[in-house]
Amino acid sequence: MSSALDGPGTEDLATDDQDAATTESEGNAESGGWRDFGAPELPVPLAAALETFAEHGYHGTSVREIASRANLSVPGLYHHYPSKQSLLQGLLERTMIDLLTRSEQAVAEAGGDPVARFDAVVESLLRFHMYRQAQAFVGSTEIRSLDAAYKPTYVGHRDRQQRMVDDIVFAGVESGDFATKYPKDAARAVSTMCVGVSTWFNVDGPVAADELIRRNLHMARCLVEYTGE
Amino acid sequence: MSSALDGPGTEDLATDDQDAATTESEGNAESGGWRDFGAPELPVPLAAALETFAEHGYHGTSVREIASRANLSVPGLYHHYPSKQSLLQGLLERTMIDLLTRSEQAVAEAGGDPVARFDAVVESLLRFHMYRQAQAFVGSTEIRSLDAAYKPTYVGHRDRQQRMVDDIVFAGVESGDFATKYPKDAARAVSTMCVGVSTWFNVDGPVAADELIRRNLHMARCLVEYTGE
DNA sequence: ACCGTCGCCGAGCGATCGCTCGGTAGGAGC
DNA sequence: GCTCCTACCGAGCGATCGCTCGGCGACGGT
Repeated sequence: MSSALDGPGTEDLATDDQDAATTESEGNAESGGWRDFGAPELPVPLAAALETFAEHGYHGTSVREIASRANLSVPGLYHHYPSKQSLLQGLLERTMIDLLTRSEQAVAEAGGDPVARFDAVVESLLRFHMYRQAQAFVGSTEIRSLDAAYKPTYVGHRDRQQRMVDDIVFAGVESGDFATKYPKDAARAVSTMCVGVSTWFNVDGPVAADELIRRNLHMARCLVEYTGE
Repeated sequence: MSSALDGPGTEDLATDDQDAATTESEGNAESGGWRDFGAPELPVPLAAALETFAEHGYHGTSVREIASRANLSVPGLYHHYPSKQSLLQGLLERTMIDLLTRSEQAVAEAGGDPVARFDAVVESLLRFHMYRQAQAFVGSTEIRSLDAAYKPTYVGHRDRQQRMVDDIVFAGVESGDFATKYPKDAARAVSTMCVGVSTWFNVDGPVAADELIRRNLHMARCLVEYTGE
């Protein structure tokens, strides 16, 4: 069960890295850029892997299917990525970096007010799980398919994200803005709610994205028992 | 990709059904029984399937591994269940029936008061996702691995469960006990929070199960903006 | 004594899996 | 003109997949 996945090239994620996006930069470094979501612009093989992983899961997907969706032969696919596992890792690493960058930028922009900082993380989490729905979904469901060697790194990223929320909620309690008696549990509930968005959100649904963000932001404030408004 | 799973025997879940539990009855029909969780007492093959599905996912699990964990040969396993898919369906069907039975019982016992009914569903959901953690986890993560023929049935069960929560939240808003302006979204958030418990709960964790139930129940009330207390 | 059913298994079938070998076409460098 | 490198592919390797065939011993009925 373990020897099948850890072939050669478990450490280097991809053979190429230079031809990532075509039109838009992935990193979105400008101020306020954490709200901007264009087309994902992943390298074609990763986009193909994302589609099938989201549909059938990692183990339910064959490299032949990924190759086919990427308009590539199987050896053609292996020319760019050394293994199926590396596709998953490349995908999740990009996802996590993007999420962390955006939410850290959002919080940094928010300044020092605990409530503003809280609103910022929550909004960034919500937006990400709506506009990068598939990535976020795979990122939260395929952790167990990760190679044992990489999993700790990825879980570390997730923990860092969660700690951001924890710290902000704690700060809000300290400042008296939040009245919850269980900051840690509330922070986890907020994260769970935001992550959950990726499982049910529908872009073509009856409620607009911005409206859903408003509502869920309000509910997040309820969870930490915001004392204002 | 589709022809691999739909072999013979996709409709009948199991060859045997009579030797389910050894000591305890699964259904727990007595009054207040919805709070009682003994050992799961699944038939050995289903228990084996549950373990491996929870660990590696449906497609990441081989029938050989299930058979081995059930102390059975592969043909021995197939004597009881006609296919790997039938193991998943048997597992999820039992899980869903158990969950629905318990939560309906909880609500029925709660009487007519919307708040009492709300507390009842939420507590039953929380307990189930803590004490039947693995079942609940597989039940929420392996829907996509379900045969297309059975999936609608299962999704129907899930919808019925969700509608229970929806209706109760609506009733609470109607009666003035809950102040939320978005009952549907709040109900979904409550469900998401409860289901999420199965992904992080640890029986041996620092906080006791009953205490976690108390806290999450409180947070659920916050989500619907309970006007009392 | 004989038969049938039940619970089970060793061996192995065809299909599919992740991955690789040995190429080829085309362009850049000199 | 020759060499190298990049970007690919047809064919196929060994392993593993879900599943089945044919058979075995124990036991209950008659």
